[in-house]
Amino acid sequence: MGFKKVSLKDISKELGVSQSLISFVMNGKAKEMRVSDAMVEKILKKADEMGYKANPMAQALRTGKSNTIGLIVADISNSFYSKIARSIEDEATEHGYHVIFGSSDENDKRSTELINLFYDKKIDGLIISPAKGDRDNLMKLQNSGFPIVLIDRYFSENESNIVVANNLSGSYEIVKRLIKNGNKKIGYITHGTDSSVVRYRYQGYVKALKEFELELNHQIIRKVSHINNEQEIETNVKDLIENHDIDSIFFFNNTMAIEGGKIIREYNKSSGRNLGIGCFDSSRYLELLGIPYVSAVQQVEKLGEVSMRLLMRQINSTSQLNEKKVLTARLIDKLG
Amino acid sequence: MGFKKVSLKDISKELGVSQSLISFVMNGKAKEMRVSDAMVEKILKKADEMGYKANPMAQALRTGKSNTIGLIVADISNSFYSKIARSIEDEATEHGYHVIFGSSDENDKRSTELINLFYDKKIDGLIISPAKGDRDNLMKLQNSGFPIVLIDRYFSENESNIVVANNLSGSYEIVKRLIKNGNKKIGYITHGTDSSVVRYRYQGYVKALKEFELELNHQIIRKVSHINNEQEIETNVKDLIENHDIDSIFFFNNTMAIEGGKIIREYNKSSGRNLGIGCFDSSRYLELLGIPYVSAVQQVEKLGEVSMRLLMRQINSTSQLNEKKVLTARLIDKLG
DNA sequence: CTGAAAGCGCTTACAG
DNA sequence: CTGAAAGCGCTTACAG
Repeated sequence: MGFKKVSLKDISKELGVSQSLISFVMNGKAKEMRVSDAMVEKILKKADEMGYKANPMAQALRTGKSNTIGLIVADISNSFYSKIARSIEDEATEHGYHVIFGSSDENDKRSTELINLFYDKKIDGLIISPAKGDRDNLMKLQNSGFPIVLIDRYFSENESNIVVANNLSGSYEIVKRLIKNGNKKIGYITHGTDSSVVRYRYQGYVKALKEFELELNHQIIRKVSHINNEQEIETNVKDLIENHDIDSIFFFNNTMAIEGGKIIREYNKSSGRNLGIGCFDSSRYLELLGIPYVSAVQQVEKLGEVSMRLLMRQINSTSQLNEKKVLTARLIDKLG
Repeated sequence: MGFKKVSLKDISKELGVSQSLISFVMNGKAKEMRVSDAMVEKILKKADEMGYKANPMAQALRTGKSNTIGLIVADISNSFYSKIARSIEDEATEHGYHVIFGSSDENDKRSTELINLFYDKKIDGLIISPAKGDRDNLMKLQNSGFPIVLIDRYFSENESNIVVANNLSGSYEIVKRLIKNGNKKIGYITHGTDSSVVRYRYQGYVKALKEFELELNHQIIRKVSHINNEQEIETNVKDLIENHDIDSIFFFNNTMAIEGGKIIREYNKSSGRNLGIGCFDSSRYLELLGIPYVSAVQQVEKLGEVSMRLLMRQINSTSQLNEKKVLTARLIDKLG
């Protein structure tokens, strides 16, 4: 650890050569600048001896590159996002980048604030799972040439650099399995807020019903809050079972499925029936419920990896890329 | 968003006053420097008009403060750590700080690397859940005056600035409940690696047994890896049940408890018995198992909050603090 | 009350 | 091949 803070100037004095020379050598530009091998040797040795470490703040100020990227998600403590964070971290490390993170809680104001804060802090790029109100801000930034990658969701087909799951076909596959398994009246419990994810998963549900000529019944489609929704889910699931005679439920995601699944487990026990469920994403705890289920598991690690790689390409590109990567969710069928 | 990058010099030119004056005003030192109210007014107005944002890289270079702290944990995708990360983030935001994070995977080499990387990047302080080999490195850094807070575990009573759970008394309470509930042969499944956490939880187990004059039987204490340990846990739990006639098991943590609990649930079903378990930490999924349990839940959010506050105090202090904060885990008794 | 100047530690044209 | 110098955008003694 260099507590002494050796600078280029220190080495320069020690060696009696100019700072520029040392800088070139330390940055691997010796060849390019045709520095003599002997000099390179001498400089590297001395630098190592003195424990020289370039000051990143000075480099950043001079070059305008901080080697730091920002990650903004709804909530880093949510395991979906923390897994993404981990894979982004791993990929960032590969490229010599660091990651600062922020949680927006899906709150427009906070999200905007974070974007601006991170931007002003001179991050080299941003990976973000945007809140609804971020659209204009993000597009303005992108148009100004700032590297951004949207993950998990986006606003319309107009945005650039998107990495998402196959929400439509994934949920289509889930519902199709439920149907093939003999279910004819499949409820849907989804989020009340609008987003590309919400929209596409709904479309997948509709598509499957249509294909098998089942009725699209809005009475058995329920919208709940995206946070602290345990009570809502319980109420809705009970209502669907007791008053609407559904034979299966498709849940928007795994946490909702686990919450609703608890109710269904109790119902199955007391009724002797064996209702199953479907949901997007899975969890090792879903199987703890012991009820039949089918889920489409996102490749979360890949989502992080792919988005970080795309961001790196955007950072190193002079032109605005326009990529959309759709990652296929893997189907797990435990309907039995 | 200021895409144009206005600098102090720009405002200075525009207004015909010196940069220093503007700097003072922007940093709220107007009063201290006795700048005239009219001037303050004029400068603030112009700065706002031009969309001035101080360049953090320049500030950092000049002042040596980056307003960024580092967070190093075993794995940010582990929900225990991601919850801590979130509460640290929230507290950091309060103080105008950003957080960069890194996952060490409990790997000494990686952890050292991360510490050095973050240190060299000029973070203002570090919150770390250390790996075994970090001891010397961390103490050296602390002695050199670098602000560090250890969370979750530490090495000996010699380290400074520690925030941990009451591991000993927490696990003592858990085992005591198990005993009071009528259990006399309580197995223990713990981690194979040594750390303060492992040590203290074991001591709590021993203390409770002693107090109630139960035998400390090393045959029913099992050590497993701290990662990918599903198979080991399964094997050990089965062995404890089948060959050692235990009537309860105390698990080192919640994830291990859930894994082992699955086996116990099956056993309970087939045997008609109703074995219960104990464990440190809980999870909303533990109850999904439907077996009796008692757990001591750490105040994870508080852990992050307290550690960040302590770090802030250390950053703003000229002398080395030496605080140890022990957070009490809350007991949840579902033994029935 | 206000201005001119140094300096944080780099990188990179510009000269030679 | 190598050196001297400018400049990134700040903050902060130092003068007046």
